[in-house]
Amino acid sequence: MSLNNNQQLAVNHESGPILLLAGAGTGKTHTLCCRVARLIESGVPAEKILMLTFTRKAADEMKQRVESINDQHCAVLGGTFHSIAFNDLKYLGLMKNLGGIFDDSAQAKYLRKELKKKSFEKISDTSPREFMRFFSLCSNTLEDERIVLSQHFPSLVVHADLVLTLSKNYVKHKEKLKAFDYDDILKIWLSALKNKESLSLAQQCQYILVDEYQDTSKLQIEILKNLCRHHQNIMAVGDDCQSIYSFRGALPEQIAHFTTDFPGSKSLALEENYRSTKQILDFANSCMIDAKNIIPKELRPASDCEGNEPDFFYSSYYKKTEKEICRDIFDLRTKGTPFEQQAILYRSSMHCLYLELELTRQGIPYKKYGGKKITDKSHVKKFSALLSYVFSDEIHILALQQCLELMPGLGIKTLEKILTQLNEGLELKDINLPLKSQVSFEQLNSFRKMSISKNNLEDLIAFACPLIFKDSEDNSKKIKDLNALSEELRRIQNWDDFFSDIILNIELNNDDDMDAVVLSTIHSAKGKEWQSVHILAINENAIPIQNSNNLEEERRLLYVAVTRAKQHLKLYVENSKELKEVSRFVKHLIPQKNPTPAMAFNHQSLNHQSLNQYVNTPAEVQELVYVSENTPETALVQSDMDELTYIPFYD
DNA sequence: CTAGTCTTTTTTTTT
DNA sequence: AAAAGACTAG
Repeated sequence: MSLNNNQQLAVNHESGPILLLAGAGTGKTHTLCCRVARLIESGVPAEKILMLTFTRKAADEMKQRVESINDQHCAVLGGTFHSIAFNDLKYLGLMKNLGGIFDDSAQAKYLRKELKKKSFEKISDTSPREFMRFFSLCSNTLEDERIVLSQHFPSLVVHADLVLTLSKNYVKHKEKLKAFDYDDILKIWLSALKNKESLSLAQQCQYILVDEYQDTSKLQIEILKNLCRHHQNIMAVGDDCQSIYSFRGALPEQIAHFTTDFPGSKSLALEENYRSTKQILDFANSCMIDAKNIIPKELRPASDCEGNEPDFFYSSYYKKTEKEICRDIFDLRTKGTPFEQQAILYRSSMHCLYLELELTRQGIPYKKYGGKKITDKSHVKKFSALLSYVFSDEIHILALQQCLELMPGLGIKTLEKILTQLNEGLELKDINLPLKSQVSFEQLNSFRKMSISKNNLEDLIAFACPLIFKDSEDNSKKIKDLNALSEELRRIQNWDDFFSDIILNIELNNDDDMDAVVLSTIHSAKGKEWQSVHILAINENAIPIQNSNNLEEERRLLYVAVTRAKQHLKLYVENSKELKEVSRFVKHLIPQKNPTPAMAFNHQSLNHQSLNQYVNTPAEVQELVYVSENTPETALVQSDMDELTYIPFYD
């Protein structure tokens, strides 16, 4: 692939800070990778180049592309801020005696418990997640807690003192356990970088490249400043129109501050789009017509790249979208677009729930990105805790806690007693466990210091299953997760590395070579592209999401989704009880068509005529989901040519 | 006090 | 749909 003028200038850039303003599909990753290649060619050792990005997927892709351009295995350092931070901190010896990582669910659990205390009564109506957002914003914006509170949580200002006490307690609690949350990893790294003694990476790296700069928070920018303070060789690439992480303290305006954050910086803009057809770009541009807080810009096609107008589909009844998508996917494939070149994007993971069922039913393979990860599932967490206790050299207190919780005969009360004893400094072996749990615990202990082998892991799973799954449901799917996890550990053969992978969100089930449709949240789709893109739920209360207090960001989210498509773009408007209105962002852009009032008919009036009102092509229709307003009961209605059958619906 | 059963709540997005 | 919470038998 050849480079255009500005791309070439960016690639040839020698030293000093430079900002690359690159719209969607303008070849920014390609430019980054070419610059790395050129630096290596000119004699810069690969390990002196650091590529930072925001999401794990983007990091993987970047590394892969750099390797393919440089043709050899190259040792360029690359990864997410968190993974680089964690590894550097490990190298600096600052992650010794780690009690564990306080992830989302651990935070929520702690806060829920804390909020039940009498002293926090007045703020106990606010959900733990709200406080988690607050803590994270404080860390990422490096602002004073009171300022963040008044700016982002005005309703809590009345109880500011309580909120700050809660925050202090949380910090103390983490300190006691020697546990860190994700933000702590970055905060600790920042202070390590500021501390002149420990400069491992800052000293090693001569060139720093940051992708998706619009998503970096104040905290991360401070880290960057410290990383490159000896040489100022930083190249940042970003697009304010694609800033979609304000909940983590990233603002679209931030990209404009690059020049002041890094004095003497140059800046370049990439404007030609090499990805999408003219029609898709026109559509993307018109989505952004009313956008605020961004540098005005227009995407223009690099060459005459014509295609079809973006297609709209209005669901006329529940579950019709799912059928339509499956049909489209098969259709596109017969016309030459493989599954893996087709993506289905959505605002929140919940929007693809029924679609997953339908894809499975119709035998369409799919890969899912974003949303809940395998390591977030509770049974996987429990099993990881057991793995940690068995295979880690150090005992992580959080993991030990979870293991004890699993022991039969150990309930809340006894557990609490044991935990206070542990906190007082008592050794585990000096604490009396109830007889019932002793047997299981000794069994667990017998696994310790064993080698990581297939047999041992299988035995451990057999031991763990009855502890993790108490009910007699079918747990085969969940057991598969456990197998996948232990398979990964066996592959890595080292608990520490495996642990890093877990906390930094590994992908399991690496069937990458399979030709499968991609299901992804819009957030996780950033930086990617597909021949064909389907976007679900172009509705009010979906995009923009319900009660959104940042409509501009919701608009940018749609923009990100739309600009993923190369050739074919189809948008699906839902028509259900929750989602009726067309999204405000496209209302003025779409061919006006009367939305059909779905689910308005009732049981009594159910006949062919009434159905025909709601169905575009009756002959095609095999199934309908029928919701009566009088009888709030969901049912499956089968429509053969002459007969309607009413079947209770259990989905 | 634990461990089952039944009921209520909960979902934006990521590391 | 899945996880947390309330309730109760033993």
